[in-house]
Amino acid sequence: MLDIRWISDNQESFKKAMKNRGVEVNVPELLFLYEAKKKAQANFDQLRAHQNSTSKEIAKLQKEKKDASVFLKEMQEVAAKIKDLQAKDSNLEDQLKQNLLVIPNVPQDDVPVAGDVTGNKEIKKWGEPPTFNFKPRQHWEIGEKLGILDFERGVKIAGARFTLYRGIAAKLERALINFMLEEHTKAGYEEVLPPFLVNAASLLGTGQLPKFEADLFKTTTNHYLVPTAEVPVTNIYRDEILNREKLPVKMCAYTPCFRSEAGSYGQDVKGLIRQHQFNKVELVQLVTPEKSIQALENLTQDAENILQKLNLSYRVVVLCTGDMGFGSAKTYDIEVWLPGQNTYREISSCTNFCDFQARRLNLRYKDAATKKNQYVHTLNGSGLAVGRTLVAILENYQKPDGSFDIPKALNPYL
RNA sequence: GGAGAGGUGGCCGAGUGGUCGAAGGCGCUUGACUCGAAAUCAAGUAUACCUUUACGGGUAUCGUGGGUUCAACUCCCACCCUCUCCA
Repeated sequence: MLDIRWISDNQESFKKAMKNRGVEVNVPELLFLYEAKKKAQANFDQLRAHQNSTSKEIAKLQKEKKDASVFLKEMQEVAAKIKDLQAKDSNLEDQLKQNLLVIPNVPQDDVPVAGDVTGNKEIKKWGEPPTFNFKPRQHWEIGEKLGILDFERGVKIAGARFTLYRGIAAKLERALINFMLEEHTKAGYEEVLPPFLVNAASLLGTGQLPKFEADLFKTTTNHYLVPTAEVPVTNIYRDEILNREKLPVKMCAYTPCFRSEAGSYGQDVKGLIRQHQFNKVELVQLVTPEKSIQALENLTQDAENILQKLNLSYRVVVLCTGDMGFGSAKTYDIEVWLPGQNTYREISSCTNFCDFQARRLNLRYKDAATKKNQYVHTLNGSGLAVGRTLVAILENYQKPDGSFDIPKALNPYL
């Protein structure tokens, strides 16, 4: 959520940011709401002040056994009026908040301005894509042939976009999770294991709600299945004020992720790339504002480290204004090379949200110097999407006979 | 699922209709004392919004949302959460 005062004071920057994102915002209406809200609150405050002081007067008179009926009568009317004013004020406040909650974050200045994916910029390449003296297969061919990815029975059990892992695939998935968590713990992240169901407040805090409810699975108890560990982990300190010494907070978590994938019909229908349920290890950082730019570089590096240890080649792209996520101020996607598909595919998305989520989360820290409470900056990134890592291993480490090698780094975990 | 108890400031804990943003204690900050520290003494110590050049002023916040009342931490209703006992 953006600060309405910032919007009001920086209207041109705001309009430009929204235009760059390709988002329509009715700025005059927004500002009108803000002014109306301020005015309504001022009216309410003023009358309430009158009521408070007169009420004290009444108390005093009654204590002295004096007649207060004139005041009482007036106050009855005032009370009714106050009720109206209060309703009007809170109504406007609600409206304003509803509006603000669906406005995306302002991109950082160094984010390339463009309308769609084609505007994303590659900024780094690591490793050499492996060469094969045969036509490399897609991961599902490998997995099916070896009997370790059972797509048909996954569909039977649960439906489309669910897959049954068997044998070495199941073990490999588990080993990858452990490997990733160990690496991140070594890098200074605290390992946490959060609930896999969350409430609406948590999803509002990280920005999935109210705008993207259609992407989520909801239970009959009004819980939601986590679409990413970002949600429960970033919400750990919601509504809290952290000591500055506590920052930066660095946490990593494994969770399964559940996504309805509404609107993705026809995309990646084969294989593990796009599933309703997949495993992911997530990195989350809470930092002071002046540190967040550097923190994004570090966090991305921590995610890259996993690919490097697995010797999987990849590239890093910075997402342009038209392709970045709702709450993002800047996002790096890490894309791993998939020989079977002969292309790079996203395996991690690392984002600096600045104070966008923190404002929704009401997550602040006490600045020792100024003694003021300030919003922290939040960041997160996949480290990594486990299913897609398995895909990358199958495709990059495949052999002519249809089998595949296991990366050395995983030996201690198998 | 049933019965009961409870949710108050950074923490503990008083407060059952008015002067309570909230006693008292702890913690923390500053000052005094001290060579220094401890102890002691004194003062200060929530957040947000509006307003003011500033000093300051106003409003809201005692789990959440409603209701009663001139006035609610206090009374009523619903919900959430915690604890105890039962199934």
